[in-house]
Amino acid sequence: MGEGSGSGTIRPGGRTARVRASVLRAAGDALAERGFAQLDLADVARRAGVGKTTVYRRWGSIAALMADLLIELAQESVPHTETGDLLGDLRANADLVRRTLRDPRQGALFTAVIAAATWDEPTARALRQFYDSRVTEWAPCVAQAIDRGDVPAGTDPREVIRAVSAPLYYRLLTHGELPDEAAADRAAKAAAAAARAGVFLAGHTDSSV
Amino acid sequence: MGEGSGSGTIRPGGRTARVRASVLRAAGDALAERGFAQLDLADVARRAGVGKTTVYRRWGSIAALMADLLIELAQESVPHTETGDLLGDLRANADLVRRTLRDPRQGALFTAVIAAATWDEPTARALRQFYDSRVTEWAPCVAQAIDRGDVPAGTDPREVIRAVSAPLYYRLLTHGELPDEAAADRAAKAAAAAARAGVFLAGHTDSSV
DNA sequence: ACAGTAATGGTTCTCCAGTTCCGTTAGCTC
DNA sequence: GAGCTAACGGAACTGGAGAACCATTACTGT
Repeated sequence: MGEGSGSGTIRPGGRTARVRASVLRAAGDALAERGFAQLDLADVARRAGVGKTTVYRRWGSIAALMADLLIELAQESVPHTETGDLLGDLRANADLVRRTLRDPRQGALFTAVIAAATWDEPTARALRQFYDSRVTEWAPCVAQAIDRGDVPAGTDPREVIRAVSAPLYYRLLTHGELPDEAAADRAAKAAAAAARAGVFLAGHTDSSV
Repeated sequence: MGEGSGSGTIRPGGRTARVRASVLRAAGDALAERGFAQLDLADVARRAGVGKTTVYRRWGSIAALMADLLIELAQESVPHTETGDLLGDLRANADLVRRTLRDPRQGALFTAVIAAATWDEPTARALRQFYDSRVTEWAPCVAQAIDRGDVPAGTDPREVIRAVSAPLYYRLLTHGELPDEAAADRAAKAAAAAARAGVFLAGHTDSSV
């Protein structure tokens, strides 16, 4: 019988990692400089000093490249302090989102990934995974607010965190407006007010507010 | 000197209107059946029974075609009843958004237009215009709530309406989830709670909630 | 150190989205 | 209802994105 069953050793080290890193950096540069619409894999390969064959083989599409760029970004977890105050924590979260979306490179990346995710399923998965991990990082501060009795028991922490991001992304995507401090502040306050009013109680759809 | 300055008569009637209508219908069909990524102008032209030259000349790009499709949709204003109750009105609004996004044709159109708007400025303008008119249609119900003293004076009605849509679009775009009744209900309640708490007071950024 | 083989890279080729060209059709004006 | 020309349509053309091919490079395990 055949030994080793055909699957050779994987080689993520050395050159492969170097190629991946330089392609991702080049892709980020190209995205920031020329924008999503003008992205072309051959140009990325040229900037990265890498054969375009390699880029086509390993990523295959702009969408996949964007997704990989997002995964790379997701590695660097942004630690956050907890203030012991729901509104303070949500403000910190809103401010993180605001700064992320306003950052030229990251902002362009997020709009590009969201756009690509509307037609490319792997990219959509990467995007979901990114937000799920972000939400998981931030949910504890809502859980603590529940423990303090600041927010009704049974509130879904994840839903509260998502409520903070929603208006900021919505404005960016539908109106092209980068969120400013006031918008971030409103987003945090609105989420806090809704959470305190019991809007995010899990399970049942209550008629009362 | 040249007389008439070169601008001939415009001919929007008859054939031109017919061509536009059939191309838009075909584009909507193609979008619903094959999805945004597989859209191609030649196929749209074939479906419409129209020369592809015509489609390229009059629209020139998928993005422009999507924008035109949205403008067409914006014509049919959806009249809405006013219940005399803020939450009721916001629920009606949330439900309109929910039904729009769940409708196969309209939902696909909106995600396509939002994606295209991230790189195509004319499409972005069409999108902004669409939402501005929708928001303008719905803002009065918030104004009435202010008059009734249901919501603090100085609240920005448009901001409240936008707050209803935000979480529904956010979920769709970042998680690929079509909004259900529960989500629409939460969106309406969250916006109402935040509005009543004075989160959408125009002008100043207040530290208190 | 050395064999074995992932993985890369240059080149060439293919194919089709988008353009150009020009003849034809049919609104608009008088 | 006749002429003018805006707008359409078929066909041929083209440029460049992406695939195919195979030689070359350099990780990995022994």
